[in-house]
Amino acid sequence: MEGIDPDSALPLYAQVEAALATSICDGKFAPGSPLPNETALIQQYGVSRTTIRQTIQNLIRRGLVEIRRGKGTFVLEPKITQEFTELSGFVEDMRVLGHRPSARVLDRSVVPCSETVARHLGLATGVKVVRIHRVRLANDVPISFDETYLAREIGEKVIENDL
Amino acid sequence: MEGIDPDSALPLYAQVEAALATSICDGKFAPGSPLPNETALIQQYGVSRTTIRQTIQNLIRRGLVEIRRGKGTFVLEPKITQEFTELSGFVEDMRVLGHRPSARVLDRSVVPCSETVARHLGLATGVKVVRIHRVRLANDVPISFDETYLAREIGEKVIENDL
DNA sequence: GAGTGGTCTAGACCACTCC
DNA sequence: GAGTGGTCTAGACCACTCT
Repeated sequence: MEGIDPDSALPLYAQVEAALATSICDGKFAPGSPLPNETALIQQYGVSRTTIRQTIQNLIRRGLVEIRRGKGTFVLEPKITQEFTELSGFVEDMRVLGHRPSARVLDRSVVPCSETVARHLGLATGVKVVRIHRVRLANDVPISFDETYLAREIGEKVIENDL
Repeated sequence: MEGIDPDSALPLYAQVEAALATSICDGKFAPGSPLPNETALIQQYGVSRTTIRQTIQNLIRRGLVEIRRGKGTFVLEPKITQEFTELSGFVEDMRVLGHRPSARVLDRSVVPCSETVARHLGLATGVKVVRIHRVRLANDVPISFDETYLAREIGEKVIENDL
């Protein structure tokens, strides 16, 4: 049934999800147009309604489709940001892989920014910025070390909100 | 059954969700402690497993609990503490503030790691790691510059999964 | 009314974690 | 092994939207 393998290590809903996501990204289902309805997907992929519904929920979470009550499930406009937010979503990435994500802040301080940082933040070199050092963990195992520079007014707002 | 009304306009999962959320906020289930398991909740509220599982999924989406595989479902620290430690998600932060988050990857390369990075990732100095440079934006305005170091095998997995 | 998704049940078998 | 959640099925009835 349409490239679905019941013996795959991947759950059925993930296989259908990948198939539909691919079709959407390929443009087989254009933005604004409806996905096939649940009954059609059930038959097309040979899985149960529960499985199809889990697939759809995941596509919604990924921002690829939305449901309109009583009307159907529709493909959303691609967000230019999406491909990158996926990468930046450490939390989501880890959860997808079945890990428990967390993070530890090692340091927060105000420092003059380097030329590189200045260029990318649209500041002058040497302007004070907030620097945060952080370790991200999955199941308490350190995965990444992270240095973040924030423009100062925003960084301070973040720190405030934190308290 | 514990204040659940099958004839309510509210779906059962929403009623159970409200009950559990209340217990969590009241401190009846303290942060770090486990929720009753699915079987117990099924009996306590007199609903099916599907319903309980939908309830839990919603609590997860609300950031109140997390599931640890094979162990159980645990109450998380209240959100404010969480912002910077648990859920350091830029994406979530910005959405809370009503901004449209995105990110731009400037560079991805494999480099020998510094002593600092090595220490935090539990590696030897000089081991090859994946370095990612990224600018994060809110409403297309650059907010932060970001340098991330990933242990190599994981970094490459991330790059693959990126599709 | 016909078509859509929303909610719900009662089962089943599997994978992971801890002992 | 026992206990946890993860996946999946095959049904059922309901609420919404459009015509």
